[in-house]
Amino acid sequence: MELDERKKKILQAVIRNYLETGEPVGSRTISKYTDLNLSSATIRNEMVDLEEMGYIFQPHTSAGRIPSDKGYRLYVDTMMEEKERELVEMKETREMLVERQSKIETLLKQVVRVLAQNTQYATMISAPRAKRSKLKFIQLSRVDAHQLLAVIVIEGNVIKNNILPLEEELSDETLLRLNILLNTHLNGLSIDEINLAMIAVMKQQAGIHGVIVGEVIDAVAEAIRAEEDLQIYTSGTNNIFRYPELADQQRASELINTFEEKQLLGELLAEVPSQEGETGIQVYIGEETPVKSMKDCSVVTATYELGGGMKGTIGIVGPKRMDYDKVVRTLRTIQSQLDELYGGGKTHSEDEGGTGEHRGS
Amino acid sequence: MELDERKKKILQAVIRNYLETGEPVGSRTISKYTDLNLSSATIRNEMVDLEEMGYIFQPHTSAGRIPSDKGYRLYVDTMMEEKERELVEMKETREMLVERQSKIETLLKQVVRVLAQNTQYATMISAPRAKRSKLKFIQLSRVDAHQLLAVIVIEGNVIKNNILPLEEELSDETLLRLNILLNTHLNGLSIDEINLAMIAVMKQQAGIHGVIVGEVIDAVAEAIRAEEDLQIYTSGTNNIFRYPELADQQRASELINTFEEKQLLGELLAEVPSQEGETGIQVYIGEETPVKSMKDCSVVTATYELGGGMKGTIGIVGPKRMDYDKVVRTLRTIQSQLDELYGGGKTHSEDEGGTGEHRGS
DNA sequence: GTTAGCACTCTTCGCAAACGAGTGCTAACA
DNA sequence: TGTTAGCACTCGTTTGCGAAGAGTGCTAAC
Repeated sequence: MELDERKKKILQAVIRNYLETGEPVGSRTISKYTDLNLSSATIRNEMVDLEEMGYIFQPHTSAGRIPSDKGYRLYVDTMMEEKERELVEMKETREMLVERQSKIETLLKQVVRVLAQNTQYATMISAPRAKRSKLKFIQLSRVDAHQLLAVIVIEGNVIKNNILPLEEELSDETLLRLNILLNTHLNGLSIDEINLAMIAVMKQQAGIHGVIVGEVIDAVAEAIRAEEDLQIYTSGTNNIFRYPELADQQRASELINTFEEKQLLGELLAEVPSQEGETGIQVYIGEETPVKSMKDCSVVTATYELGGGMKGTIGIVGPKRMDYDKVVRTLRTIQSQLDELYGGGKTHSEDEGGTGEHRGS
Repeated sequence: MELDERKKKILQAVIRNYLETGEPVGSRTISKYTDLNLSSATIRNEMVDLEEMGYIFQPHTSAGRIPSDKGYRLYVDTMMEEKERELVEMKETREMLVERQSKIETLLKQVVRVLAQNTQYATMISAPRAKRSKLKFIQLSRVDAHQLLAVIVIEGNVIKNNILPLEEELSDETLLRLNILLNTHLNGLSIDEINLAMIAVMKQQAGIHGVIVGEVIDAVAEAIRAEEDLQIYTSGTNNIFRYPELADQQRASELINTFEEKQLLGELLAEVPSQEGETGIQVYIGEETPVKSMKDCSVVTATYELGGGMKGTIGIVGPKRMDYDKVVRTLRTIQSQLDELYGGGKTHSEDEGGTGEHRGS
């Protein structure tokens, strides 16, 4: 069977209507909603076809029709675009109030919060990171007689600290020598470029302080590794209660758990979708999402860039009948705002630096 | 009217029973549950008294009784202790599997997770901090020609980083001189001990590099301030769905919001209860809690110490009919385990150092 | 190909009856 | 005087059932 123009129009009408109401939509409604001037009976016949083709289904006999995942998919891929084009002028009316923040963490938190408020869906964002983290700079210094502080700066101005216990005495000159040694050998390298041979050479050159060199290198490896796993912020989790189809205890509990155990979101935010139509926006409908607890949801993700090759991903989670248009438009706006504020080749380091933090344990 | 021994026993029986079942408890149940050998009629009479005194109430006529906040309070204050003493031997059977962690953050996350799994309630923990954060050590170093890295170590080995833009040229000697200048003036000071006069003196001594000094001091102030607001981790939020009295949409949504916007939990975790019976364990029942969204919950908090005067607070949130005994015992266990692992006067700095982290923005 | 008409299916809603748990009260008892 | 048995009463919950309503599928006519 073929999906002719009329069927498309009817399908579109069904979906639009369902997006608005959340109720199964019947043939009579469509008969009036569209400009096709067809009776409900005709619509019914077409709907039988659409159901056979798998675009819509009935929750039970003698109920209206609901779009299936396949239906939503078609809508998102081909029908939504049209509507979006019509509405392109609306874009500028929106201001997101993303102000420039000195701390990236604050910025990310603000972004997810604004998005959640704006869309009324649950939102998440992964902190930006470079594809390949490289070491930029190492600085050893003595905190006091028994403690050595190792500061490790990674490309993108990510800073990690490590306090190492100090067994031996260390003169100022030795410290300086070690600093030079480490920086000349390691700067510009990524984690898998640091090999054992190199470490051996460095240890040898360090002489009796080889132990310290070893510890510092461990710290560097650890720091780069830590940088490579995602840091994720969420907001508006409780928005899921706005949508009855997600709000029942079972589902809600699972979803909330997923949002709390943020690693579970990693699958969704980690895979940088390879330049999907160059906007980096991707829509997962129902079962399509890699996170099982979201099989009754739809997820829209977008990559963003903060300049200097630092990329992260934003995600919006809502019911399958989410307002895809609005979500996509909102994400585009955010993307461009972030680009305006932080992008444009300018490296971040020219602005106020980041504030690393941690406690010794 | 007086609360005689028999009334107490009945009240206790009502509460115990309600804690288990979550259902209003009737006179017949009590008549068999207790060893008082009284008929249900007698119990009924007593219950009328208890209701008049405000310890219990009926959700509607001809339903069983439910403990009121006042009832729970009495139970927690006087009756629970007895039960606890009987069960003191159980204590050792529990192992919490809190392993020593190098990163404090990992430890805290593990603690809340273990607690949530163990108790089946929602849990939260505030990162430990000293009462008065003092500056321990400053280190300026050049990352490259245009960037200066300021590392700020605060007492308790909390480390903050800041990358500052560098307009002027800085020779190695100047850098050394600035380091010495900053450290001699600022080390050991808390935020309100750094006054304008001192800053003026330092700027003057720095000469043309006064701007940098100013910026570094701002960074120090900012770092200490940041350290002074609470960092909070949560776990098991979705446990609230286990308890029907909390699981309705309205309440659940508010609670989840509170757990997501962690600042809202600050009130609960910030106020270090002044040595309440030296265990630092505090119970808030219903309306007693300072967080309004938890007015239908009970909250138990406990302070913990990681040595070196670093203190934080753990909180457990559940329904009013939570198993207070178990929660209190669990918290004690955690307290002692943390003390064993990290406490005992040993400063943290002797162990593996913390790994600060942040991205330049 | 389109439409009107109609029987049929299912869900939802309201309502009343039956049920059950538990109470308050009274009267009798030790 | 405190305790208990008995009973009428209250009130929430469950169950069953019929009516209403929405919507479909199918057939026959246009």
